[in-house]
Amino acid sequence: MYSVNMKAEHLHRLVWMSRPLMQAAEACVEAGLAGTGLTVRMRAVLEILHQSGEQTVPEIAARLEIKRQYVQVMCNETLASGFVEQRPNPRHKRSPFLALTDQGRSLIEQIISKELALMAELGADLDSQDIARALDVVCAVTDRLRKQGSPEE
Amino acid sequence: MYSVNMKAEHLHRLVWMSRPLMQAAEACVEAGLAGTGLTVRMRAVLEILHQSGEQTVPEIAARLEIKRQYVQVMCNETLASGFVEQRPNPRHKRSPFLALTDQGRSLIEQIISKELALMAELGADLDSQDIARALDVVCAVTDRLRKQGSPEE
DNA sequence: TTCATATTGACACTATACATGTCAACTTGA
DNA sequence: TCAAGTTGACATGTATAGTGTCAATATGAA
Repeated sequence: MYSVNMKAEHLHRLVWMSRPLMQAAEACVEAGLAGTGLTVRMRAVLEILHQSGEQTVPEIAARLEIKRQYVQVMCNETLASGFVEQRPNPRHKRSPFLALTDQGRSLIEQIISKELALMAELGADLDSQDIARALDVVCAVTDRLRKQGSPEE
Repeated sequence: MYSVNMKAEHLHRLVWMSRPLMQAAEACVEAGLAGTGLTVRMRAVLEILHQSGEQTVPEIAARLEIKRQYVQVMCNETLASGFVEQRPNPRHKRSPFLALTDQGRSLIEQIISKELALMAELGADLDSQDIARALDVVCAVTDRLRKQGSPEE
């Protein structure tokens, strides 16, 4: 019963670390973006297109779990940057695919590898297993909190 | 060289989970606050006063790492709720201490214990050690990202 | 004791990151 | 072919926080 309380307390603190972690991470990402002409949200679009290939705006919105209308704005900005271009979508003529240009692909790859290098540096003295399990724990907790927050059955 | 990349990748994903985790957590906290008349930010004020005792607004701002002017607004709201009251501050006459009222103390204790119960439930099948280490990893990474983001030397 | 400097509370304004609502144009599928 | 759905565009709303400024006051060093 002692360790049960400790466990819940640790979990509670872990959950509440999400905000400071996010803020620190965003500040770093932003710093890393300096000079590229990208904003954090444009980076998010590039990353999704890099991970999952060409997609329509509504598909990107679904993946990011934010509203279509806002993603539309993000994507329009990104299109204007020249790192992304439209391609015909045979399944829907009004909703073209967005795809990375060569420039965009090279940029996002460079950004991500820079970020990974930073991660390698920051995590140098951390245990690989611990990190892998931390990821599992965080994913599990996030999932369950989501179900808790909006029970859809 | 293989595991080094895996490690960085896991860390990268862990860091990027911070936003979904935070959003899920906030939704849950908000749901748990329903009926209390508290908002998430009022809860934050109560929690700090509960953890660290009576403090002035600028002290709370320093602890939350958000701007004094915004914390002032949060605290004014919280004061209006009756869960917090002003007490004379011998060190500074214009800046009274804020302290929990009995009602406020009982409310925040009730809220936190409810949250801890939820954590215990969500973490039931997670390993205690893993959670403790996940917390350590997240704290370490947050610290280092902060130093990275704003190198002050 | 006095006075320059700092702190505090209050208020106004701005910015960001979304949500919401609406609409017309178009597409799809029955 | 036509009703129903999808998409892009735009306008507006809201929550969270940052910034700037000011007057009142407090503090601490001379």
